[in-house]
Amino acid sequence: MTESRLRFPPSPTGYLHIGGARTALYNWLYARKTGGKLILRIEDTDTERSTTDSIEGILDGLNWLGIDWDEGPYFQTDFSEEHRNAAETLLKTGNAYKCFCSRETLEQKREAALAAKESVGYDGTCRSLAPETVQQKEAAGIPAVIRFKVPERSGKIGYDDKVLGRIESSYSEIDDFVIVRSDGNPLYLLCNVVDDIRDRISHVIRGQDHMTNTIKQLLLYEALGAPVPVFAHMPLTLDNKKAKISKRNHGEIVAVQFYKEHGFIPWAFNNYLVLLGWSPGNDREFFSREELIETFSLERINRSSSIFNYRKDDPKFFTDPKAISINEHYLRSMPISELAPFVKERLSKEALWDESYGQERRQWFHDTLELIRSRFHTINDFTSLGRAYFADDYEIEEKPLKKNLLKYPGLKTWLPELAETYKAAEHFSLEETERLARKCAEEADVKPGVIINGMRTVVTGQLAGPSMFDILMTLGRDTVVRRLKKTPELFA
RNA sequence: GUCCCCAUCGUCUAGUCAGGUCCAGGACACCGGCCUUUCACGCCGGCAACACCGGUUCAAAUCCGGUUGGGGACGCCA
Repeated sequence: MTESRLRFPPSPTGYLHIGGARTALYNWLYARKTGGKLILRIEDTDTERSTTDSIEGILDGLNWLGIDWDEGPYFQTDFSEEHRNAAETLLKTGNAYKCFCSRETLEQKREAALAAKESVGYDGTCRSLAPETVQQKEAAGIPAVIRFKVPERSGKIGYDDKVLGRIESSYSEIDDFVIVRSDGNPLYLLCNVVDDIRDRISHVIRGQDHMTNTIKQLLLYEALGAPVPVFAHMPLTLDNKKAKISKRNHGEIVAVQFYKEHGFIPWAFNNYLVLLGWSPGNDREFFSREELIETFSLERINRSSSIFNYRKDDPKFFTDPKAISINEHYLRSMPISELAPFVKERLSKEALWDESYGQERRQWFHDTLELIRSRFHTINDFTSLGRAYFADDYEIEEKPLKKNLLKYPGLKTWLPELAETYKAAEHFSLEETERLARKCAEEADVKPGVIINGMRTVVTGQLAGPSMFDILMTLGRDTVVRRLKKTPELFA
């Protein structure tokens, strides 16, 4: 058996969005599972809309996700000659013809058909033009496109889809489609097939929105005398209003880049993405890279479309809650040594990284991450909610300030006093700091919670967090004393 | 309008091909409880679905037909 060859062919007309990422992921998984190759091919034949920024964005997105490829990136425009030759061949073999209908005429006919609620396909005006007529029109300089001549056959053409099963369509339903523009540039339907033939693609995994293209391309494979690859059409991802997700309508929320910037762990995002339209057949939801490659299969891809369940302007979830929960799962269960690099990157970006965290304070760094990670949602939370563990410029949040500090004016003096006590204490241990804090509460004649929560507010700026005395140990005596002494400033 | 695909909790889904073990299981979200000086984590519990109508069958979420609903395609975009 020959090796499987897959491809991911994005068009560089925008950033990589979750639909594209999921397609790339499925192709990648199948290639890796079967020991095959994944080819990255940039389909840039739409020169009007293609941009180099998009290419970079797509590559960057794939790299971030960890989706690697074995060949490419190839650029479709580098093979224009080949595409034109293929069109020429089709013309010669009688599988294609020149069409002189103007855009305006076509547009009018289409609109008229739509208005009359009739079928909107090409009417075949130029399908059987006499050779002389063609010559005359060419001589007159009338621009022409090249259309594929769909064979006049009865019956149906079809293929066995790995996801959907047998898919068929009547020949009579297929319009003569354009394969070369009037400016001589070949179009997607043709280029895509020519490239897939050249790249010896064995499996085409793409969205269900390509189903009608597949039928047309089947004809192209036949006319070009090439073997047809295996097709697998995956379900589309819709928004919660059941509209196809698109860059244009949904903006950055559907961009892979958005998740990178918002502190997702790349693998967690892949794990979320793969579950949108595929399941292993049991209750399992978390997979390591190797486990997913092992478990993944085309046959278990769902037939029905799934919904990317984000609510715009949801105060609680900035994207699909399921995606966040999967990220949280990885955040709190992955080995600290694997989490650390992600946090390091984020801290570095905010100029909070200290080289010692990777050297003599490495253990401290890891212990701290262990202490605080259970209540975080993303990597970004380490520099926002968790800022007080790495810097002094953390923000004192409004809510705890009012509720746990300003409400008890006595704290203005109690906390600095406790700071002195801590400074003078023989041991700055878990037990001792707690004992002294409780003693402080006793002397002030308040509940220990008042002292503890007040301290939490001053020392971390947060309403909630890990056990107070664990925090104290993590921060260290000097920092704690310094911060507690500044308590009066917060009453100003 | 034509063609194609799809249809289980709010969402992601298991179960459908080989009908009975499914008055439908898991996860997220939500609600309640336990734990806890706080908040999370964790644990326990709860809410919540087979779109509808017929047919086949001793038996249908599962097979068949229809209806409805949703989506996609119909471009000199990819």
